[in-house]
Amino acid sequence: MTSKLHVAPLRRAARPRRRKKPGAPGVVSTRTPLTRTRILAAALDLIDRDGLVLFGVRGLGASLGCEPMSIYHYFPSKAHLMDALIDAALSGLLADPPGADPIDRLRAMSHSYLRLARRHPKLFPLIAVHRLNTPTGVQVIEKLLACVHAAIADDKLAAQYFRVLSYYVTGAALDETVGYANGPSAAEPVSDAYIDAHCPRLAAAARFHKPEWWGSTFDLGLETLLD
Amino acid sequence: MTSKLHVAPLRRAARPRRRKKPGAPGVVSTRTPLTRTRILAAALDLIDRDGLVLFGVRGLGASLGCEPMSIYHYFPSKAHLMDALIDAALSGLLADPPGADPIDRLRAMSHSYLRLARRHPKLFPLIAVHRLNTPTGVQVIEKLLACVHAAIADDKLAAQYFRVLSYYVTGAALDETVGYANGPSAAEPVSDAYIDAHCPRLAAAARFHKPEWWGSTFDLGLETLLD
DNA sequence: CTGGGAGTCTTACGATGTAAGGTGGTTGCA
DNA sequence: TGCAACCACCTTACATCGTAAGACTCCCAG
Repeated sequence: MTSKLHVAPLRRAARPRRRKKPGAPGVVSTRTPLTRTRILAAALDLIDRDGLVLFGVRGLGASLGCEPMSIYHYFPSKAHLMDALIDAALSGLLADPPGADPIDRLRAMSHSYLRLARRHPKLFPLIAVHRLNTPTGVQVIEKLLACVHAAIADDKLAAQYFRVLSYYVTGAALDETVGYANGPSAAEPVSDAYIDAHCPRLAAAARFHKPEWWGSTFDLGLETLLD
Repeated sequence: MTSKLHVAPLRRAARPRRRKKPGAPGVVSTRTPLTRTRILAAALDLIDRDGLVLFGVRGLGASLGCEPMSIYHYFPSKAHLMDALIDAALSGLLADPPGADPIDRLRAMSHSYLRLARRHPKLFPLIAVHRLNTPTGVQVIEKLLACVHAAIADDKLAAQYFRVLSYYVTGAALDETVGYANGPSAAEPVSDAYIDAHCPRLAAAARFHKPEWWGSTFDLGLETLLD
């Protein structure tokens, strides 16, 4: 389409070679070797700290002490890296929930999902949008589904109530994470003054929408759904 | 930080001037003037067709028959444009729901929110992540809250049940939109073969997770929450 | 000694959002 | 009528992004 018109190769004048001295006997290589897990850990740290929008392969490389392209030896693309990141974050959900009563187990799993969201609020919107479409994710779903089935024998109703529960839990987790630890998501958020002036109901309800109420609100809906 | 080393200005050889002839008397300008609403309509079309990731100011300019930068005369940034887009999409929710019973009205509003998501599946994930943090958005919330309050006199319970309901509805809408009209969201989605082999419960439930069941599943949870 | 692969780095490309300023047509005021 | 101010739109350029292509440096097996 648009032809490239670069004429001169724009070569840097005299690139400085700062390679590690090959000899240096007795000195153990100070360079920690790159691995998938090390990359993932650094990526999660970076996202927890700076958020998704500032996260990129260049920053990740810098935090790992390597060049950006080295990451591509372990992940074919940034999207694959993100998949693996989500998968790693979800792996904490595989621990067997306590208790024998299926309802108790469902409650425990719902809470641990919410805890995951709270632990990684900057990452969670990505998890919510990707759904649980990773190897670990489907295992989590399988586990949840088994619990629901233990509570409701019917195949159809179990499948449907599983969905209902997961709608609720992801909705709640998303609502808690976006705009809270993330800061306002809109470029120009609605001001409190506007709300006070035009939305009496919302202004009155505002105090019950503060973080200290989130837990009891979540439980209120959860218990309603768990019958 | 990183200094720019471009030496030659890389100027294009001889830019072709294809300006509209200034004289051309009697000919009404064929150029449709740019407006905020025209830009928003074109943007929504583009996103509905091609999705969020392919959407950019260059493509939008092309579809409007103008240069990309002209858009910035009407919106200070792409993020502001997106805010306005979400706001416009939400404006359909302001229509007064039918019926007098507050529960009926809540049901109707929940359904119209879900319909909005289904009408713009590619845009919806953005709406979910931005929450309703736009002028129209808070009006919608105010309306919903008023309905809940009409059903539950108590301030605290109304605020909490409002949240519970909105958790559920956004969760459901998000689940329907991501990975459906959007295609799989992961770079390497889990294969059906893997699920068949390792997730018996999920494989058994799969037929109830098809689109034709979504409506009844949504209603099942909605009725549970509406008491 | 000599391949050959594994791991890392270099360079460069096309894409994006947008800052900065130019331009041409219209309008208000002298 | 003249002219300045303004509006709408365009041009150019730049920083930043993900990543393709390939070069370099090891280490180890033959």
